[in-house]
Amino acid sequence: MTTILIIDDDNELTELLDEFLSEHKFKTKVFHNPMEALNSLKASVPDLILLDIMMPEMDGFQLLRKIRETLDVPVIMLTAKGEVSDKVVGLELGADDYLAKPFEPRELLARIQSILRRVNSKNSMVDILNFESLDINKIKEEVVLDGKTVSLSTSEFEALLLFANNSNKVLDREFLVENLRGITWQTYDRSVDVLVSRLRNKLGETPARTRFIKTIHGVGYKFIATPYKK
Amino acid sequence: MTTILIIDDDNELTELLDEFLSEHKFKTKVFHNPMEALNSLKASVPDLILLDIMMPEMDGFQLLRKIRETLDVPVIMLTAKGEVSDKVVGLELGADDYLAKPFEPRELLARIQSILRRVNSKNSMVDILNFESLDINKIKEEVVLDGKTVSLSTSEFEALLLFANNSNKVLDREFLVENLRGITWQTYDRSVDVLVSRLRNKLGETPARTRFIKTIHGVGYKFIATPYKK
DNA sequence: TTTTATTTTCATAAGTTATTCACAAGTTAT
DNA sequence: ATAACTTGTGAATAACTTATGAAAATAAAA
Repeated sequence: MTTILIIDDDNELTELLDEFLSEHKFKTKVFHNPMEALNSLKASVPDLILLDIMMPEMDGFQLLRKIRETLDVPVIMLTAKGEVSDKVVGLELGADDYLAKPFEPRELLARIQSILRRVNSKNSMVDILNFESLDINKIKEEVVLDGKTVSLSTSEFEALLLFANNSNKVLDREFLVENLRGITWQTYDRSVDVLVSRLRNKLGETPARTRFIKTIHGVGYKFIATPYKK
Repeated sequence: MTTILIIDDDNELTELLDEFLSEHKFKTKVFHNPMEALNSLKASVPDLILLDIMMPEMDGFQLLRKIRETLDVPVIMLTAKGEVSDKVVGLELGADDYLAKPFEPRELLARIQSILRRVNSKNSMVDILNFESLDINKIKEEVVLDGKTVSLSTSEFEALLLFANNSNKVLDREFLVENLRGITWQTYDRSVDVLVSRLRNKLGETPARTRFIKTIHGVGYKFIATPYKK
């Protein structure tokens, strides 16, 4: 079971978070005190940390720095509204994401899942995904198609990775938006379409002649590729 | 047919919602009064509830709590802008989603569908239906007939799924129309016939030689297939 | 058999959804 | 500071899906 550590001095909020996350099949551990939280990390490491920025004793940044000295756990920073500069600082210090209070539960959930997915795929034993004529090297962030290196942008690479890790499954637009952008979409969003279009282009395919990414009309896309064996 | 319960005291809004959702093939039930809504739940349970937070008599949170005491229906909370300001509102009681007014109808639709998808996939343990020479894979949205992949449109796929889930039962036109289109039956409606025709065609059968979908003259259709066991 | 009712199919139009393009805004590198 | 690169947006276009009405085919009834 996935464990989430919540560090926030706001009792009311932690209670809600606890309840909400438990409902969504996470195991939670709550600390209102930074030092205690830090200590608990020595005993056991959670899968993810929700960390408030504003706390007595030690602020979230300091705590994050301390955590990062020894551990590489994904951290989502929580902060009161308005302070955009916090975001920059937080991300610089190695927070994996950032969420302004008040936030929508749906959004929190989406980001948690998105991060966990990323981490899991990163940590999976396999560094290189091989398909028929396509090699994806996660470490080198390199993609080789038919023997030739393809240069992808970061988001294109992430999209391809997401597809490759979910090959032969239909991924709907909502899933894609949430996992690639970590946000809930507002209006009808074409950014995913464009991303796919560009990715397809670089992989040398057209919607008509599609080798890897198939359109599922009305739903989303599906990555089709037969794993390659040497 | 998917039923959505709307609980909101704002007459104008419920009217719009009613109209919009009906257009999109949902059956709606509107209540302006929390108590009445609560009572109606004893008689029949909808597939999803749209619940306003601000209402006279009993606010949405209380109502949600009451609902959750006995039922596990997905709930989307509606709220006027600003009501939430410093609270992490939806977290409070396990609403499945949360939408701030004013919202785009399109977004509401997306979220409704997203939730329903989630619930449905949870409820149907089986992801793959196997028949003699026909495999239906819900995750891959793929149909394989005699070893060859058949490409179906979304509604064709849904129709096939409906048939497969009700195999060897006679499904009359009214049932089909309601479940596939969610519209009320019109005598001169041939859309189901056309849909079946196309589906048959893609499954490689003719009315004369039917392998799966048999016509029951004067009534409807029947899907005949023996579940396959490995 | 003839008549009537019902189903099937087709072409087409209308409606949706997907793709691409050019451009602008934002980033990063030089 | 400038250039090169990314990425989101809106608009135009393309592709796909689906409803409709009419005609053809089939089944049932007389």
